[in-house]
Amino acid sequence: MEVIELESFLPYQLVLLADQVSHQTSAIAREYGNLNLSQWRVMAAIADQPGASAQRIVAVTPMDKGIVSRAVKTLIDLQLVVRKSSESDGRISHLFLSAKGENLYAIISAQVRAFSTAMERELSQQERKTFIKMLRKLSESL
Amino acid sequence: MEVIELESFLPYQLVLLADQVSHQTSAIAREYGNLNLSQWRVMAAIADQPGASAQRIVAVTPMDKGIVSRAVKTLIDLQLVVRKSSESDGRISHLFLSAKGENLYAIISAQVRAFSTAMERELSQQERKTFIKMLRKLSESL
DNA sequence: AGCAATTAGTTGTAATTGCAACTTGTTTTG
DNA sequence: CAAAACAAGTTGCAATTACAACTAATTGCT
Repeated sequence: MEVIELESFLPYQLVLLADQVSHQTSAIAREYGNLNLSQWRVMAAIADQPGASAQRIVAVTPMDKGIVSRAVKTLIDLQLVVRKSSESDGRISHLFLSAKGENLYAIISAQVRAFSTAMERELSQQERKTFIKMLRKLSESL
Repeated sequence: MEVIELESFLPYQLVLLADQVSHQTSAIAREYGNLNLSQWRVMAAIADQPGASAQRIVAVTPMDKGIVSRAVKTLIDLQLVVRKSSESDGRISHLFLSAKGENLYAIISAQVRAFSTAMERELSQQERKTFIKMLRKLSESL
């Protein structure tokens, strides 16, 4: 029988590394903001694209709309995020970080960035670019 | 404020791609074997390392021992896996695929391999090697 | 304009996960 | 050798996720 060798199987190694990244990120979000990973991801997406709708977040993120909906609700309750109804489309709200949200974002994102930097230290600048490019290529083919 | 640009943030893109891979794999395992992803991962690990203990699977896999324990139990109930007690260490069992398990493994792994091949088609042979090497480098630094 | 199809977002709920406590067996060590 | 420390595996339970059903708003079509 043809057995898949996990040690050299690209999708598997990819998932292993990503799992570690998620765990680390989750631990940071929990420690510094008492947020779960979904909540942190929503904050990160809003910071990256202020005014984004929930749907927009779903589109750029590995979360479905149920998860995003609940995460947004919690973040609003925590006063980390504010929601502004769209004037042109009654279904949509635009999401923004509050001042409090920006403060927390700054703290957590600094930790995440530090972690990322430490991880990427093994790669040269050129390799980093190549790696990202490959990730994109692989993503496209799905 | 220094905002993380997700589009070019390596850990984020990595997690996005890995999430897609996991979803696809999960769908295959569900469709062809009615297995969840953990159960499939355990089967894949046993196929790769026949006779492995649960602890060994935990070590090479992104699952904790509780998840592995339950997945093994289910796989044994389904008669896809057999457990043989270690003679030298009463805490350990060695895990093997049954004939039935090997049959199912062949079916699912063929689909997984096809998926992997399709995804990796975007990369040259050289790039694939480079990519795996980079994954390893990044993993090590954690 | 009016009705069907689509889209955004919410909510219910079953499945799954993550964590820690626990049991049993093994190793260490004083 | 006995007790403590450690390791493998199981189990309980709360948190989280996945998926689908649902509501409300918008768009497209005739």
